[in-house]
Amino acid sequence: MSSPSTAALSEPGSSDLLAWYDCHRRRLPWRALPGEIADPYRVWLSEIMLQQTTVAAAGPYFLAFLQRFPDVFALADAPLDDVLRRWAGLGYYARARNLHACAVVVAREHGGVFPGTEAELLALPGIGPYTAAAVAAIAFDEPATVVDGNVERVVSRLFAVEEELPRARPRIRKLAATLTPARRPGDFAQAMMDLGATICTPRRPACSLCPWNENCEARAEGLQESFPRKAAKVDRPTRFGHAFWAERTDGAVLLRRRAATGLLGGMVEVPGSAWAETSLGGLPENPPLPSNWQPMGTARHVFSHFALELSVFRATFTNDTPPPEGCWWSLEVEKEALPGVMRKVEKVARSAG
DNA sequence: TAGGCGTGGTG
DNA sequence: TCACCAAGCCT
Repeated sequence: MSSPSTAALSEPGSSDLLAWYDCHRRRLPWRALPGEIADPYRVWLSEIMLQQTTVAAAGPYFLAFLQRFPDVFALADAPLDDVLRRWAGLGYYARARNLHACAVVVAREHGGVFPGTEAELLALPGIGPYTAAAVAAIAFDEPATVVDGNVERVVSRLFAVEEELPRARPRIRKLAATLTPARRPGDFAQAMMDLGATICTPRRPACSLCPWNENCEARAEGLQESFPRKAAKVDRPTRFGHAFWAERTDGAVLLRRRAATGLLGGMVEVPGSAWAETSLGGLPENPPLPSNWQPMGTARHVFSHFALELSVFRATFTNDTPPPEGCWWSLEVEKEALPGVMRKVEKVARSAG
């Protein structure tokens, strides 16, 4: 890792980072005031929401959840569909299902008190190595090593780790552990993430403002933007389908619930065809009810591993039309647990075209 | 263990 | 427009 030209760099010290953090820490809804230990419920809730999700996206959801579910008992006692409705639009819906399952376990088996060690936290639904370490460090001041995408970037640059992600993870974890201090481990974890989010960014890092700029091997070589090294990624295929917006004269819309697990598991959708690898024809395929379906346009959406083009069809029905098997008429579409892709279908269906 | 699993912001 | 990517977890 260290070439002769960089061997002279001194090791990065946690005190330099903590001093920077004390001046430049971000003020976030889930953070306790300086010197206070945060509420484990809030820390856990925020960490679940922040998995692969930006601070800006999670913020409003966090506040809404806290209002509707002020503690772990309120969350555990709520029906899953209430949780899914509040989560709708945030993505990765297995998080919401696991969030609810975790709340039930904590409420019923731990008396509503979150366990304080990494190992115990790791055993809970939806809590993996990152979240277990983050909650232990931030809410319980345990000296856990927290490694997320920010930390991977910071550490890979500090030590110029040539190995590619994801294979480099074990090495990065060991290096991160050598940096983690016994004192203020929670602040240190949040400082690492703040540094990665505001200074040591993926592109155009602001090295001149970094408290570790004299300790960074990548910067010493002028190669900071080329870390972390990453394996080439595969391209994303496109799938095609038909979606059917059936509306009664009183405004009710025909909906159904997806299977409990898998893509958009447990969420609500309008009826549609299966999603195929090749483009479907222009004629409506597998409509839920017979009608003169009108083409309204295309809803395009990108999931994590494929893109989707849904041809949207619309038809109206009388108020006495019985719903097909597995479907229901909803008069409150806005309150249903519709994922983002279905909101796009709705927009196309309600457009003038 | 590598792939499944959402969505929105950014340069 | 498009590629990248954001406080990952589960199987």
